[in-house]
Amino acid sequence: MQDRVAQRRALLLEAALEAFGTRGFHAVTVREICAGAGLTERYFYESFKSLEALFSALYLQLNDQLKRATLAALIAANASSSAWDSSSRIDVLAGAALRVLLEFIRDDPRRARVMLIDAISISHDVQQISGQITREYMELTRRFIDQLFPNAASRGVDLDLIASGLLGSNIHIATHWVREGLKTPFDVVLRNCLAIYQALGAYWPKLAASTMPDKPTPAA
Amino acid sequence: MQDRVAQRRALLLEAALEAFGTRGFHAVTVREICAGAGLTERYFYESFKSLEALFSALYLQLNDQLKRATLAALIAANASSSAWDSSSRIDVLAGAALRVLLEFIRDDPRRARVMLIDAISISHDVQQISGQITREYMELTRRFIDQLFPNAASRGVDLDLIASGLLGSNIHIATHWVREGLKTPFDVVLRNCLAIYQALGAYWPKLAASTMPDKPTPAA
DNA sequence: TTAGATTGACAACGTGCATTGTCAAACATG
DNA sequence: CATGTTTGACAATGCACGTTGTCAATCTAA
Repeated sequence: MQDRVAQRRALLLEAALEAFGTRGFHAVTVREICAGAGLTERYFYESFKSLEALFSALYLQLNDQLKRATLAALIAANASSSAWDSSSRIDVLAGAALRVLLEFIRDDPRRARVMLIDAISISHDVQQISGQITREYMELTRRFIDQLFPNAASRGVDLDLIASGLLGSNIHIATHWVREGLKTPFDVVLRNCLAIYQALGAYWPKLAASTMPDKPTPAA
Repeated sequence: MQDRVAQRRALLLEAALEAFGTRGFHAVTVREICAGAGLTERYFYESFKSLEALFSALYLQLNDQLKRATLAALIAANASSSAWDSSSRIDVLAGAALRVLLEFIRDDPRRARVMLIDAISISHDVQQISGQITREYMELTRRFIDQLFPNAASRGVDLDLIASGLLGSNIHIATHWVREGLKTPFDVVLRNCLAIYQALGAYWPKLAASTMPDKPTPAA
């Protein structure tokens, strides 16, 4: 029966989240996954070719969940703010997306280990996937700031780099948050993540329109 | 002779930078390190207890180099700008530190793999070290922005979080830069890294003094 | 009930690696 | 020169894991 196969696959994915999300990819073996899932090794190879394949599947699954939730929140937020000024739209849109991300991590911190730490340091295959997904989020961010400030892409401002930086700030803050055991209150984390977007949003017009330092402060 | 031991240790560290920096920690074996160093396995254990110990030593070495260069650049930059306004001091100090970081990566991109990617995903021991070093850089950044804007730590602004975000933006931009083969010009990368600092610097007074959104834009 | 498929526990095999050991050649030093 | 130390190449051991195979127990369907 195919339902049985799918059910076992789901069990394996759950065990994978537990194992990879707590001990990290490289500390996990096939036997451990099977023990955690309450299955024997045979059923591992029934659904996955290797540990890497299992990790990839888990990673893609988590990412799909996050992406769906983010896009849903974004269109909902966008519907309720389409006529406001830029500053408010940053608050609403970036706030909505950041809230989804932080809730996703807070609700199950094992996801952070899988998505934010391990995914970028495993084999070439997984890094390809991770790179592709990162590029998707960068594209989302890039489009986001591009739409808010259409005149931004000038005078040495590189939207990809800014988007990469914003993404990195979110990732690092979230990772650090989890590492510290989520002891910082959720709203404080969200507020400060958002503050970076707000700061760039406020600074953007000045940045794009007027002086950008052409000699980037040679050191010493 | 102890010089001989130290020399072999240096050879091993160099081979480690090549191996870890190009293929990543988990794809590397003791034998490969020894082959790369032109030594036999015996001399590996003469200087290091395990691959992890070698990695830790390499990581600490690289970090020491970067830290020294950064501090030197900072005091040099600080000496030449002690009386200017806040905005210019951001440009000079953050610009100097960022320049050092980006040069360090550009001059040898293998360092990025070791310091920015692998160091956070290996065993617990290495993660302890990595966490400690991250905390040091966060403290540096935190002191940096704290000194520039003493009134900032108010109204829900968490300097640790902002520092973490800035650090994350640098790390992510640098990592992405290396992944893309350093094809983006150095000055463009530097300018845009710096822009995030400048944006926060410009936004800070407003942020700390006046309205910070107390309800963080509930989504949907 | 009975034949065929499915399951579960676990043994078996092969592999790749860390780690230690062997031994002869090269070397330094009295 | 002679002796003890250092070096280099590589074999030997042991372990942990991935992967496949065995076999009896259980379940399913006529």
